[in-house]
Amino acid sequence: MVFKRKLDCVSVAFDYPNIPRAPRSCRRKVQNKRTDDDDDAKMCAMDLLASLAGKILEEGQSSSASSNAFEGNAHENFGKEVKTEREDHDKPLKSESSDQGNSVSMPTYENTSDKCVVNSFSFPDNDGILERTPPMSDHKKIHGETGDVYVNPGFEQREATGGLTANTCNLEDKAALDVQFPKPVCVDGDDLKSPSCVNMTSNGSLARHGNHTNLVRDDDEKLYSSRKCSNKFTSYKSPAIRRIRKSKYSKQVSKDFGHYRADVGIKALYRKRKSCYGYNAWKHETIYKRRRSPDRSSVVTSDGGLSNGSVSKLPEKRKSVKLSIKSFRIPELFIEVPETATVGSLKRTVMEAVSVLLSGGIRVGVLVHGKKVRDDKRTLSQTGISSEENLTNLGFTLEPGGTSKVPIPLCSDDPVVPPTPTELTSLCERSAAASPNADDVINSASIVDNNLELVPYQSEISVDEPSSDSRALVPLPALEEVKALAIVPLNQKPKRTELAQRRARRPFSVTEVEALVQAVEELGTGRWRDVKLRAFENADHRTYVDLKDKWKTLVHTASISPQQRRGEPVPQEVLDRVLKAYGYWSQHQGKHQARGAAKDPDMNRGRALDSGVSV
DNA sequence: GTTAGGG
DNA sequence: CCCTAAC
Repeated sequence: MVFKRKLDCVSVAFDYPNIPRAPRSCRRKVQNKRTDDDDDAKMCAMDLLASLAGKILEEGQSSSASSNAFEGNAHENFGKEVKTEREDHDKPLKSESSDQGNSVSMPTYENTSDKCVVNSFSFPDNDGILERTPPMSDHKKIHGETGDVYVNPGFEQREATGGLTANTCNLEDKAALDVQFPKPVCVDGDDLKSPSCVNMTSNGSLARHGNHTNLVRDDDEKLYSSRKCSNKFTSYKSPAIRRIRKSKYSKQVSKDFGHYRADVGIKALYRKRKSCYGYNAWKHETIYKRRRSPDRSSVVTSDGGLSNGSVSKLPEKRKSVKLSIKSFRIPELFIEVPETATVGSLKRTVMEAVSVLLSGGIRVGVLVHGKKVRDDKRTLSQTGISSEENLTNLGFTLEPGGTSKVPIPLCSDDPVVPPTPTELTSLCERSAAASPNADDVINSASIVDNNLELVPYQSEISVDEPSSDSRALVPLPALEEVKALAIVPLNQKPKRTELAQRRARRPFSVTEVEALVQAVEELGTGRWRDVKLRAFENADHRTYVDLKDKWKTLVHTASISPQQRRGEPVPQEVLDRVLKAYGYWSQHQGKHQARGAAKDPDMNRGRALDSGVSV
C-alpha cells in the first residue's frame, strides 16, 4: 500500500505507547489506571489533552453560536418538546408498533379511533387578486364493507371561505375533510422565455414572514432532485409559488415543526442525494445547498426580501399568462384520532400530517380541462394555456414526494417489486404529471388526548427508501388495501417523527482533528471507545462512532489531492500523521497491536517493551 | 455496549 | 451522520 511504503521511509514523529487491548469489560478500568499512572509521558499527554479539551470547548461554543444557527434554542426546545411527548407516547406505541409489524388488520384501531381523510386545503381569497378556477374534479366515494374510501382524483377548487369546511366530515367515521389555509398561496405572472421551454417564473409578492421559506425550499429541493433524476427534465423550472403568508397554522408549523421540518428536509435531501450521488452523499450537503440557490432565486420573488427581483423586470417577450391558484387539493391524509381527542389535538395532528407531507417534498401537477399535462416540455400555449383561453380550465395539484415518488398508476402492476434505479429515473420524469391518486397516507394512532402520534409513511418512505416506494404506492381503490395502509405501516420500521430527526452536522475543527489523530496514534484504529474516552470524553456530541467516521474521512481526505478536499482545511502535517498512523495500525492491527507496536522499528522503538506489556 | 463497514 | 450486522 502506498501508505505503508510511505510509512517505511518516514521517520516516526510520535510515540506509540504500548497499550494492550484489554478485554472490553476491563477496558474502562484500564483506562482509569492509565490515568493514574505516574508515567511522565502520559501525564504530559493528559496535560495536552486537557488544554485541547479547553480549546475544543471554546471552539465548540463559538462555532455553535456562529455557524450552526439552526441548532439554536428552537432546536433545543423542540427536542424537549418532543421528548416530553414521546414519554407520553412511548408505552402505548410500543405495543402498537410491535403489533403493526406485519399484521394486516388492526380492529382495535377501527373501533377505538376515528379517521378522517383530509383532502384539500384551500386558501381564502383575501387579497382580491385571485382568480377563480372551477372545480376540476370531485371526490369519488367508494363504498366498502367496513368503511368508505375516498379516492382523491386530484385538484379540486374550493370556495374560499376562510374557515374549516368539513363538507362530509363526520368524526364518528372516516370522513373527508376540506381544510383551508387561512392564507393563500398565489401563483401568477408567468413568463414564457422560450418557445420550447416552459419556464415559469414569478414576479409577485413574497411572504412577509418567515414561514414561507420552508415551503419554497422544499419546492426547490424537489425541483433539484427532479433534475438530478432526469436529464429530460431540464425545461421544468418551477411553478411560481408567490407567497405563503403566515397564519395561525403556519405559525404553528413554524413554531412546532420548524426544526423538524428543517431537519426532515435535510434528511429528505440527504436521502434523495444519496440515491443520486451514492457514496458519502452526505458530504455533498453543502454543495447541494449552494447549487440550489439559483433555482431558488427563480422561484422566490420580489417583494419580500428573498427575491432576486429580476423576474418582474423581464421584458415582455410574448404574451404572458396570468393565473391565480385559490386552493390546492392535497393528497389524502388519513388521520386517526380518538373521540376523546380535543379539537386542538386534531389540529395538531393535521398539522403534523401536513408538515410531513411538505417535508417529504411536494410536486405540482397541472391540469388542463381536468386532464393531467404530463409533458413538461410543452409550452403553455401548446398546452392550451394562454391569455386568450379561459384559464378556468386550468388546475393544479399538489402531490406528495419528490422525485423518488412514483406515481401510483406506474407501479401498480407489482407493488412489491421495488423499482430499479433506472425505473425510478424514468418514473421521475413522468412523475411530474403524476396521478392525483398518488395520495399521501398518514396514519395517526392516537394514544392519549392531546398526544397524537403520527406515523407518516408515504411521504417519508418515498424519500427515505426509494426501494420501498412501490409499496408505499399501493393504489387505494381496494378497501382492504386502504385498511392496510391506514393501519399497518408500510415500511418494516415505521419511522416516527422523532426518529426522522437527524443530528446536526458538526464539522470537526482542526483542533478536534488533531486530538483525534493524536489519540489514534496512540491507541490505534480499533479502539474508538478508548479514543473517545481519551480525547473526547467531554465532547458529548462526539460519539466514538463519530470519531471512527471522522477518522475514516480523514484517511480518505489525506489520500486525495488537496484540491479535492473540502471544508476547513486540515494541515497537511496532520494529514501526514493520519496516513502514517493509518499505515502503521493497518499493519499492526487486531490482536497483534501491542506486539506490532513494540516490534516496529520505525514506531515507538523500545517503548512498548519498556512498558513491559506482552501479548 | 462496541466495532466495523456500508450507506 | 445514519444504520446495522456481528460480536
